[in-house]
Amino acid sequence: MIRILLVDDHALVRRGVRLILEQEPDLTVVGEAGDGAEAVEALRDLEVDLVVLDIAMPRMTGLQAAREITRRREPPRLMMLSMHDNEQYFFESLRVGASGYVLKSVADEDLVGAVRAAMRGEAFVYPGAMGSLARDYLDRLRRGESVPQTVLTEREDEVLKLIAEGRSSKDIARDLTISVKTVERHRANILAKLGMRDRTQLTRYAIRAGLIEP
Amino acid sequence: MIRILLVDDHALVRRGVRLILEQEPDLTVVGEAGDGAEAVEALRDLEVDLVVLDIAMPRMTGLQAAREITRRREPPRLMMLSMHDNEQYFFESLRVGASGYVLKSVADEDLVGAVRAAMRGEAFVYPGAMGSLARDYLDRLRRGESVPQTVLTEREDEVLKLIAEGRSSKDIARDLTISVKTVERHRANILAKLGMRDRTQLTRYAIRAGLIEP
DNA sequence: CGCAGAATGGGTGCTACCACCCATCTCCCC
DNA sequence: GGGGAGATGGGTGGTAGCACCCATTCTGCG
Repeated sequence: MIRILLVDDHALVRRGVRLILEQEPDLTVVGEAGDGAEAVEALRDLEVDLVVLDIAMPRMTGLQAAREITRRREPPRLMMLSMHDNEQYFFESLRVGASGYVLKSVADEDLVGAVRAAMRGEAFVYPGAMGSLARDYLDRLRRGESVPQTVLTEREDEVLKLIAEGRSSKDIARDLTISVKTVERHRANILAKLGMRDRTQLTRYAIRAGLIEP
Repeated sequence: MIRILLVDDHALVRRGVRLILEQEPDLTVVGEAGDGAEAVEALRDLEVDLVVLDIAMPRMTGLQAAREITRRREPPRLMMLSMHDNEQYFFESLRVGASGYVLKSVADEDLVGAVRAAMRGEAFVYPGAMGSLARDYLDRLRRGESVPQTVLTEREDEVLKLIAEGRSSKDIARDLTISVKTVERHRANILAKLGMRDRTQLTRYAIRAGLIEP
């Protein structure tokens, strides 16, 4: 019997996924959570084999929750549920230790298949997604484009978050009690690392990365 | 027997909603569509009492499809399904003649209730949404803030989309074959209408509004 | 007809953003 | 002990973003 914790901010989606999963005799949903924080909370009281985690959620996002969860002693397996066929999310999911990455556009039998594959320990992407995602990945490798393992430093993440929230450099400098110049230095480094040109792109990136909410 | 057409781009969501609805003996889902165009297509061959329409979809959005559908001779009732507790969408939905507006964060019994209410002809919003949406609405009225029936014009939407994508004014001007000054004029108007200060906020807004992907 | 709103475009000026250059200090690791 | 990486800060300069001012044209509507 595979015990599952279901995490999605939309009750309707949660309910639907639950109905789909529970049509299988060997799958049981032992809990639900409406955001990342609730999920982490729920794991303290529940014995869970697999957490099905929506990526885009308010407060603590799925990716943040995933980082939290994998820090536990015997972490359950993680399966990320995503709206988007998006490389950024995909790689980020692998980075945080997810076993699977499934698009919400998959059919229900594929979801069940994905759950079983995740439990067998097969790291995988839903094939439909695999197409464009893996293609991209391989393309970049071939072009020597240095796949974005170039993660930002903690400080840079912090600054990025504030920039993406629309705060000005002066504002951020005051907040972090550093000089405007240093904020600009960080911003320049972030832009360079991510290969971007301005704040709006950083905003979108921060949203994708789960640093801020849209 | 209430015959329902289900329109959502995510098969998983579609499947879940279908399971929820079909637990009721008097509700039957007679068709599914993955986007607005498919929905319009499907309506040509099906007798349908109610269309449950997701708002954010690729190609033709739910709102566009709704406009299309209400142009028919005997249009079915419309119920909009939305991810976001967002005034913009809500008012727009009313404008296109939807009978209901339900957030995906509602519980399943509420969805069923919403379907029944829509069929009884009660124009309504799911109460939970009603709370913050109507509260906002009334608050603004009270403050004399001219409620955002001041939706953006088509041209402004177009410019907003490009700004939010990180394009520069010069770039946008070239694209639309208008002067940089006019782009800046539009930007200023958009910022004023939405009560925002800079491009990063516009980016987040555009993502919330479904104009662009993160 | 006249009026309102939308779209167009011009001018002026401040400031933030962003791209380059430079340096110092600390911490960690070989 | 030396070297690399990260955080800090400074200078200089171009340009885009944004806030004000202004006007013209066209369209739909009472």
